[in-house]
Amino acid sequence: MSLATTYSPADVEAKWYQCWQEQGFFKASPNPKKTPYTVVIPPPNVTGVLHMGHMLNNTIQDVLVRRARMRGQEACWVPGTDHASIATEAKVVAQLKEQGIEKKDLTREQFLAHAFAWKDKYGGIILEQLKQLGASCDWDRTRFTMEPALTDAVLRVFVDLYRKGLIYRGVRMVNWDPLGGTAISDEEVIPKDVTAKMYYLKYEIVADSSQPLAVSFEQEANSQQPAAKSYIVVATSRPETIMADVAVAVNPADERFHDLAGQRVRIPLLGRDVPVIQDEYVLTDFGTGALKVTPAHDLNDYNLGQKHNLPIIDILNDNGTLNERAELYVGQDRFAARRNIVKDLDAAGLLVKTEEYASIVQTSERTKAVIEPKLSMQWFMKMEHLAKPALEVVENDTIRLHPAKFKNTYRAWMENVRDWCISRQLWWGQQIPAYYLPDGSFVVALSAVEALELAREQSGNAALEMSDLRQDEDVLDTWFSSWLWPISVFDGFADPDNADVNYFYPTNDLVTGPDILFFWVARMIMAGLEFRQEVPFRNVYLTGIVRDTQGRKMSKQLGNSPDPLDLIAQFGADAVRTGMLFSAPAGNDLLYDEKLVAQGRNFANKLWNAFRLVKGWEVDAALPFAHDKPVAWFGARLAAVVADIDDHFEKFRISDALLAVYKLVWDDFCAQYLEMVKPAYQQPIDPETLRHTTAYFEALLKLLHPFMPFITEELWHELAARGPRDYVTVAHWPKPAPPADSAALLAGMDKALAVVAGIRAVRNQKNLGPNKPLALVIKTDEPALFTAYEGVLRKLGNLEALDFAGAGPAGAVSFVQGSSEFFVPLEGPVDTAAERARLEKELAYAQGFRESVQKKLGNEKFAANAKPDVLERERQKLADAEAKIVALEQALKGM
RNA sequence: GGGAGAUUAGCUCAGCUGGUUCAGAGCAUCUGCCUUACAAGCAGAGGGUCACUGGUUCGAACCCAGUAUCUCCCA
Repeated sequence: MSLATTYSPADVEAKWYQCWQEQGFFKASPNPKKTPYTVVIPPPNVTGVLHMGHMLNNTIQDVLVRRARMRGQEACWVPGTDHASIATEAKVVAQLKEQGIEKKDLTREQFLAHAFAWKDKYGGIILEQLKQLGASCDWDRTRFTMEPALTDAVLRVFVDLYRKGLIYRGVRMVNWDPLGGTAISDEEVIPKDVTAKMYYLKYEIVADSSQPLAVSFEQEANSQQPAAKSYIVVATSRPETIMADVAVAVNPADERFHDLAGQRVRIPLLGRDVPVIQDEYVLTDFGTGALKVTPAHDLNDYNLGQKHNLPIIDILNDNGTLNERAELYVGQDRFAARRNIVKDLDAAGLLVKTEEYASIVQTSERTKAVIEPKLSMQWFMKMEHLAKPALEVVENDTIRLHPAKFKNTYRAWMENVRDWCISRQLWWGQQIPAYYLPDGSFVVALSAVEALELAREQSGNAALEMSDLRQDEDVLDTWFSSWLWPISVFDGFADPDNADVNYFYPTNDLVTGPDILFFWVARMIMAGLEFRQEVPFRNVYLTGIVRDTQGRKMSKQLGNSPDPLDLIAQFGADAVRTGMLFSAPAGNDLLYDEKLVAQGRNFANKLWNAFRLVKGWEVDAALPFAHDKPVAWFGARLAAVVADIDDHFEKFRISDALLAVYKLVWDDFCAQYLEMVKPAYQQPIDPETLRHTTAYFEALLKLLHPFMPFITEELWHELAARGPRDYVTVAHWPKPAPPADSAALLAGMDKALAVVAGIRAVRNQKNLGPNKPLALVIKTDEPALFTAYEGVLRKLGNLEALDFAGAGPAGAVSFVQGSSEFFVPLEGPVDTAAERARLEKELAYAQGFRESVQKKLGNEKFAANAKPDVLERERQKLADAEAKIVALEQALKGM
């Protein structure tokens, strides 16, 4: 035989992927004779490259899609990318900078030209990488969130929601990303634990001639000092914002500050003074109990300021530097300004002390910059109206989350949902279709032409010209595109009644990470209900995060993430796919270990070698069917395991489904079945056995195909001559009917295999190699149990003789299975004492077991309360134990 | 600070409504084998007071309460 002993994936993968595409197997179109099965890909960033998270996520999708296809559904997996406005814009800006071009020197059109050029160059990479993984997407349907049709959908939705009163413009405290130069939504903010410094600053009390002060404001640090104080100590973590202070607040219940009400204090280093206000919001046990109020730069302070009618002083520029309103440190970055002001405060004797404390800073998910709370005019979307039905469909299981624990997380967010800030101060994205009139009012319209019409109407000024209108500078959040994805990829906005969207929507399953449950999943549900009155999908499979063996996230900085394409090159895509899935229950983080991929490769190799064995058999047409029992048994096993696998899939237990096929192939098929039927060296096989074996092999290839598409396709074609469209990719998922006597077959073979294991244990104990034929003598009341499997026993046990007798022969090692005794006669002396000790130990164990069962059965309350089937099982246990005890006792007696 | 979830073999996890073999799998470990499909393999073996403390029950890994530790979400 010329086939290599190891499987070589590199030789076959590209070939089959090309064949599948040429055959058009991945293409889907509405087909009334089939049920649709639709998955939309979570669109990766257009400029992204494949990482381990994508590998896991897309492997799972492909497994689901391939199985659905084999089950006769019209399987449609829609690929695509999103424009990732902030990340992509940042990349393009950085790239331009390298070329010496500053964004601010470009017009919007020029910048977009650069950005699209970048997208055209790098945009397709990740999708090409998915092909190497084997992803069976319908590539003709590839979409991009910023392509014209999807942009049109976004604008339509914006206009529609605006007209419904769900989108509004307003000044709010937003999360400002100074590096990205844009507002970001709450969900894009990542809190990080840090050790921060708390600075204790002296605010001088402005002398009020009528009321001399007599209270100690700083008891601890200066307790030995005279009571009269001229300053108050305020603790802050952001000393650079004191220039934006508009008040100092204390709790009215705090007796330390009673006399301060109505006083004014002077901001350190600045000449300006501010009032002391009282509010229950202030914590008495945090810092000094006195809080500086900076409405422009802190959300809580903003609310406090609104309540007390305080002014707002914004001292920061959009890029995080201080502006002229700060008066000091103008032009310096906020962190530089902090360092400098601390120095200056200290020099001026205004810094009492600094303390370290555990704090949290908010950072940008995209740029990692520390977020600056900032007041600005933004566009918002009202969420309450949309959230209610979206929560309902998850609560009532119209949409199921897998694992279900995420229902709690989902509920918590939906019940406390806040309005969505949808505007971004960027260029890469859909420009907001709002047009400002010269008088500052605005109109919202799909096109400039329509906007002009509206503007003339609204203003009553028919002379308005296009040039009088100015479109809003901002673009929409990328998620404002992505939330429409399941509808927009089927052009469901421009043409809501088209055949594709009617057939493929709602989609079936969505596979994504829990980190975007709110960003994306929740909003897609809202969009589906709002725009099609139908949920976008039925199941949401939430994957875990891929981590290294130490539980750390994969990251570029740590360098602990393997390059997926290197892995595929080294082990093969099938191995990588199975490696990812071996240890990936839904919702659990996956501790990635290359050993898992190696296990996948080993499995592929095992399959390959099983194939080599079967392929090498010569047939002798004259031979009678010699292996009815193994053939019938494996048929029963196959039916049982396929039922298990289907059940696992129903419950989205993908790892369990894989493990079930893995064991069926490796243990049942290779280790047992093939060993039972394989002819002796250079002997031919009978045609009937070969026919069954080949059919089983095909069934296994089908079951494996969703997990290992490449090797199964290769072997499918190697195993038999195939017609032009006969591929395992489009073969029918097995639905084997269990044989009528399935239970008896499975139980009978279990017994026989237990005897084989007994014989092998004897071989191991006595150091007898597998090549040495042995004899077996059985003492049993039910010889038929074993004669039916005599062939199996002889083959797997390598027996030269198998006899029944009433007593064991002398000089034999024995073991007990059920109520039967087995003797293996050995040459040479047998260590009787050791044999006796072993049997006695087994006997003591069986007796103890019998006793516990007897006790249970003897308990009146048990007999009264236990269900009949439980009672029956216990009686059976007792009977089995007693039979075993009798057999063991006789074995001992016979020694 | 509030909420959710977890804690089972060295590692990663199953264990469905409490009751079949006194807790299972994969990997890892140990022992013996290069037995003509496969050493990326074969045969066999060892390994767990199911986090802890109480409670309910004839019976608890499973139900209840508390404790500890960890993870996630929200502030």
